[in-house]
Amino acid sequence: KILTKGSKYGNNVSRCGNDTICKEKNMTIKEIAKMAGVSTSTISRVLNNSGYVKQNVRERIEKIIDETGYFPSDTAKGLKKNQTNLIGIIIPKLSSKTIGLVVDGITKVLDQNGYTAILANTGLDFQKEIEFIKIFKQKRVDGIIFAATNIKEEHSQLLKKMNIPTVFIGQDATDHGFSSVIHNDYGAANEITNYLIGKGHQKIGFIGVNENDIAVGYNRKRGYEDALKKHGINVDKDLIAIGNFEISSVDISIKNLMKNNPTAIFAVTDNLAVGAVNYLLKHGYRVPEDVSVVGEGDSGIAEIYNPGLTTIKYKYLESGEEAARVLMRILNSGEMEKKVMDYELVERKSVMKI
Amino acid sequence: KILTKGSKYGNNVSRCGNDTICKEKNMTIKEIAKMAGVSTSTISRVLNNSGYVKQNVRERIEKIIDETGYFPSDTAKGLKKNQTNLIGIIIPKLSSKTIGLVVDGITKVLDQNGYTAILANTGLDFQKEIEFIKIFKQKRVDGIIFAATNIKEEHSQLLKKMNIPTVFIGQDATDHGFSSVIHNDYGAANEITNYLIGKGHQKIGFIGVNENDIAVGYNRKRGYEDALKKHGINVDKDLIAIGNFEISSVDISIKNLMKNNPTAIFAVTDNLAVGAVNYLLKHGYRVPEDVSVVGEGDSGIAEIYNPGLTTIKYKYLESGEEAARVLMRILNSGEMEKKVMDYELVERKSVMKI
DNA sequence: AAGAAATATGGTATCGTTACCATGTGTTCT
DNA sequence: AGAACACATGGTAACGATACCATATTTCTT
Repeated sequence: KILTKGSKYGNNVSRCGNDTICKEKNMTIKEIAKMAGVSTSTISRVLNNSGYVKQNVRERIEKIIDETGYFPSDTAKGLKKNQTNLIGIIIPKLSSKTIGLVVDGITKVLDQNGYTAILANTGLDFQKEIEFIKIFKQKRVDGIIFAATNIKEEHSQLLKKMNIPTVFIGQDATDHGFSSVIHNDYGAANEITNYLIGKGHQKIGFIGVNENDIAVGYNRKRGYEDALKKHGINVDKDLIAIGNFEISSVDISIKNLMKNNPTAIFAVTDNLAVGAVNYLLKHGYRVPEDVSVVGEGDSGIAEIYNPGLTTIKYKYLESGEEAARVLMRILNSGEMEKKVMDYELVERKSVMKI
Repeated sequence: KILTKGSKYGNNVSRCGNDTICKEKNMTIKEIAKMAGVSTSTISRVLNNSGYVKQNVRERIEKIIDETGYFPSDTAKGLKKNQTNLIGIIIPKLSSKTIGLVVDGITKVLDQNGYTAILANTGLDFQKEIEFIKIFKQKRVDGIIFAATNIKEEHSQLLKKMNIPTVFIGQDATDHGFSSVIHNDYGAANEITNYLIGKGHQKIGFIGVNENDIAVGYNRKRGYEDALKKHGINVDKDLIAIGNFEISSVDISIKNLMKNNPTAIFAVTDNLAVGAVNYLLKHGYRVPEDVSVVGEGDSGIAEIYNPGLTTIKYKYLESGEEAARVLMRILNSGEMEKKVMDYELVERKSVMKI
C-alpha cells in the first residue's frame, strides 16, 4: 500500500518508505541517457523512432525506459515542437444525451489520430465561452471544436485573432469563415410536417423554442411553415407556441394550442413532445387517437416512452466524428468545409391517420 | 474575413494578406519585453501580479499585452513550474445522463479552482483505461478522476507507479489506497426493497446486472437480499434475473421472472425498470395494479415516463463536484478521503399497496 | 544624516525535450 | 585505392516562461 488513510499526498509529494513525505521528481531523458551511457540525442531517437540507432543499443535503452517507468514529458515536447496534440472542446453542458453522443464521437476520432480532448463546459453561460477560448489559447491547443448554441461576432473575432483552427458543430458558422458540421434541421422539420400532412392532418400545432437558437428555434420552425405553405395550408399564429427547452414550459404552451383543436402536434424536441403527450393524457385526450404527436431527436426516450414516439433521428454520434475528422483535415492544411448530416424519420405509435 | 472557402489553414499556418499562407508565430514574453523597453522579469511580474512593478510601467505593459493579443504559454509555464493545471478524467462513455451529470459536476468545481479537464473516453474498453493513464502521465496532469466500472490490480499498480493523485468515483477504491466518492448502493437498494415490503409485497422479483460491477451489480443485489432476510422472507433464486444494462436484455429476464408470479419487481436501473414496465404492459399486466415496479437512478426518464416511476435518486452531479473537491484537497496536501453520497427515495405512480 | 527597509528592475540559469550540425565509423562503388 | 554513401552517435542551441540573485533607487527611521 502506498496511500493509506492519513497519509499526505500533495502536489509532487509522495510517500517514500513508511510515512515519510518526499518530493518525487519525474525521470528525465538526461537520466536515462546517463544510465544507458549514451547521449540524450540517442534516447530521443529511440523514443521517436527516427534516425539511426544500433539494434542492441536500442534494446538496452528500451529496457531501461521500461524498468524505470520513464514517460517523456509532453510539456517539454510541446514547448519545443510548438504542438500540444490537445484539442479544445467547448460545450454548453454534458447532462444531455445529445451532447454526450457528440462528444463520444469527437473523442473517438481524436483518439484514433493521437489527439486528446480538453473540455470547456460553459454551463450555458455565454461569457464563459469567451473565457475558455482564451484559456485554450494559453494551453496552446492545436484546434477547437465548438458546440455553440449561437454564434456571435465576438466569438469569431476572438477566434480569428487567436489563429486557432476551429470547427463549429450544430450551428452553421461558414458565414463567419469557419468550418461547420450541421444537422439538416430545416429539412427534417419540413419532412416530418409533410408526413403529418400526408396522414391527413391539416391543423398542426407547433411547439418551438426561441429563434435565437438558429438550428432548433429558427430552422425547424421554417421547415414547419414551409411545409404547410407548400400544401396550401394557412400558417396559423394561434397554432404556434414558443417556450424554452424545459419540459415544464410545455404545459402553458400546449394549453393555449389546444383551444384551437389541432389534430396533430409537432414539438421541436422529444422532451417537449413527451411533455405534450403527458399533458394530453392527463387531460383526457388519447394519443394518437384524439391527437397525434411527433418530436425530433430520437434521444432514447422516444423509443422507451409509452406510446412510442414518432420522431426524427439525428446522427449525433456521427456528427461528432465528422467534426473531428474535418478538424484533422484542416490541421493537415485542408480547406474549409461545410458538412450537412443526414437524418431519418422513425415511425412509432404516436401518429394516426385521419 | 480571414477564413474563406478554399483557403488553406493548417497547423501553425494562417493567411497573411490575400491568399498567401504564412507561418504565424505566437507572441512571446521576450517580444513584449522589447516593445515595453523592460526585461522579461518585469513582464513576468505583471503577468503574475508578483513582486514590485511601478504603477505606470505596469499600465504601459498591460496596454501592450492587450493590444498585441499576447497570451502567455502554459506549455512553457508548465515546464518550468512542473504543474499543468490539467486534471485527467477517465470515463467509460458520455452518452449516459448519469455520467454526463458527474462530469458536469467535476468540471464545475475544477473551473472554480483554475483547473481544466482533459478527457479520456474509453468507450467501455478496459485496455484503453491503462493506455490513457499513460497518456495522462505524459501530459503531466496534476491529478486524475477515475470513473471506473471495476478496479483491477493493474490499475492501482500503474497509478501508484505513476505517482499521480487520483480520486475514484462510483466505486470504492480505498482498499487499493485511493480516495473514493461513492454512492450508497447497498443502502439505497436495501431501502427501496424495505419500501416494497412495507407496501405488503412478499414476492419481489429482482432484475440485476453482472456482479463484476461492484456498485450496481453486487452491492445493490446484497441490499435487496438483506432486506428480504431481515423480514424473514426467503431469497428465491427463481425471482432473481441477471442481464446486462441493455434494455433488450429485460425481455428475457422478466419473462422467466413472471412465471413465479411476483407482485413487485425491483430493477437496479431506471432503464431496466422501464423495460420491465413496457414488457408488462405489452403482455396485458397493469402497472401498478397487477405488478408494482421500481428502479434506481432517477435519470430523468423516471419522471417523464408513464406511469411515473418510483425510484431512488442518486446525487450524480453532487458526486462529481465532491470528487473534484476531494482531489483539490489532496493537491493541497490533504489526506485520503472516502465520501459516501446521499440518496433519496422518490415516490411516483408505479407502486401499489397490497 | 546615516543606515535600514521598501520599492523597482535586470541578468541568467533552468525546466525537458528536439533540431541541427559535426564527427566518426563501416560499406559499397568504380 | 579513394570517393561516395549509409550508418551511428554526440554536442549544443533553442522553445517560452519563472526563480533567484544582484543591484539600483527611493522612502522611512531614529
